[in-house]
Amino acid sequence: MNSRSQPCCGVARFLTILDGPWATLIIRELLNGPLRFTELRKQLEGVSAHTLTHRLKRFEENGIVSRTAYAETPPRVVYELTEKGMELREVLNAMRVWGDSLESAEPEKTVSNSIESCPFSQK
Amino acid sequence: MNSRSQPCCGVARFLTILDGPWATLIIRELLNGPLRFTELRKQLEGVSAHTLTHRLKRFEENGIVSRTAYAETPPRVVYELTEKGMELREVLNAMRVWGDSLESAEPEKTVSNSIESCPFSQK
DNA sequence: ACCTAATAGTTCATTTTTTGAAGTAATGAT
DNA sequence: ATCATTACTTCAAAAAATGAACTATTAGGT
Repeated sequence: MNSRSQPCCGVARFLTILDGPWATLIIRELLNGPLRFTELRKQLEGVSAHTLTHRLKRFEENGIVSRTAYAETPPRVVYELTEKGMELREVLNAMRVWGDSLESAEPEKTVSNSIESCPFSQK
Repeated sequence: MNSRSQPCCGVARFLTILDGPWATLIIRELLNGPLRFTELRKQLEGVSAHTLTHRLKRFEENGIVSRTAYAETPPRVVYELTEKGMELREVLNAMRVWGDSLESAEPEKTVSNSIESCPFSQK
């Protein structure tokens, strides 16, 4: 997309870090608490290991996710949002509010308002 | 990514519509008012016509942008956010707040807090 | 001792996207 | 008649994502 240096616009900065498929959904999952690599894969049906690895690496480099590896066999690696990462909750909440508001317009079917409707706690 | 049907999670819905490079930045530009195709291209340095066309088509299909073509020569086509599209301002604001908050951590240089720092008005 | 299972990746070939450059139709101005 | 302008479309090349297979390590079962 743009160039190498950090963009000056906050929106663009956000987009630089949370770019690409699955990025934001990974954050959504981690907002519910730390997860292992495999747990993330299971919850995000369809992510390839490759993409997941890349996203997590970028998140780590940007200080929004921490990675803790336990020297066990089989290995155990736990990913967790940092404070900076936790602050993304507000952004995801805004997305959720907007996304949920679309339902009313679609006549097809009112989406179930089950507890599962959005898989991260609002506060 | 996932399947064809609308995702039940608001976050995922948002991401389905605002997916891919430039998508959110296009909205950012349109939050300042209607723009022609060429004006968008000029302001988003680096978008290809191809990508811009595709994004705008998707936005139109999802009712967040309206397209008005004037039968002139050379043609004039104006893109404008619908009410639904305007409501994205809150999401972009949340992104901007988060993105701007990153500066403090980076010791390199305090980013100029010029009027241009984020190219859409906050309210 | 041997075999199996499990985790967190990596590697690689295939498919999908994005890019960048070039082309197109229409017509008012020069 | 030629040129310029706009909003695209088309096409080849580059970049990214996917899906499947593979790897190192070692605890546990037989």
